[in-house]
Amino acid sequence: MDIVACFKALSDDTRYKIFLKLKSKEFCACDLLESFDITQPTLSFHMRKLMECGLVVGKKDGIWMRYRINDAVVKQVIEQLEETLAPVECLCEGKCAQ
Amino acid sequence: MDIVACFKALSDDTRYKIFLKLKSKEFCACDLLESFDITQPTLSFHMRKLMECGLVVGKKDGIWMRYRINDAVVKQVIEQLEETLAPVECLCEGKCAQ
DNA sequence: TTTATACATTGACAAGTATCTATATAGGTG
DNA sequence: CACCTATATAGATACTTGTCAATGTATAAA
Repeated sequence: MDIVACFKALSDDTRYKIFLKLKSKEFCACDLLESFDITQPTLSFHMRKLMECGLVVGKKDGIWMRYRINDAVVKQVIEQLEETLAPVECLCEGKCAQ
Repeated sequence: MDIVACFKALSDDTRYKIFLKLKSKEFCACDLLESFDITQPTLSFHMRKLMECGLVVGKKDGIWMRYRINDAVVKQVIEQLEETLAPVECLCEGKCAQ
């Protein structure tokens, strides 16, 4: 997983909005195209960026492409971000493994 | 918090490495400069990007600038990413509020 | 097989970005 | 004060990116 590629994919307004729209739902390209004020080639360009880094997966279904968020990759990004946080002080008073 | 600006800040290799180096430790610009093969103005440019979005804060200390990760903003980014995940099926067998 | 629809690719171009050198600023020291 | 050190800013430039119009490809329908 190339985390910088993931950040790059999410670092464009339009692309992040597309990503948000895919939140817990599948959409085909034509659905997405209606939601955003861009041309079809531009949408295609954005979907490629989102897929190349793995954050979104596309499944061909007849003439349609069904896109959805790839939870596994999102989770990996989250985990790596969590590692940058300062260690949380343990409040268990010595009962835990920490 | 402008999450797209955060992603943009982390979407450059050098900048993400700087961010990782700041993980749970404070560094001044001159320390960072020694760790990366870039000129001082370039470092200054990157630190500005990291600060503008809030992911990193810089505190002036005499002639030095001490940089550290801003956990609060990282947490906000993590939270927003978590919201894009499909809802997790509850395993508590009806005992919880879900 | 022709036609229509959904999507991808290409080529062009304006705008944005990362990098450098040169220079400015600001804080400490003698 | 003059000088040194750490950092920021300005200007220039090569590279990358987002966008579009035009075109190609693949699937379904008539």
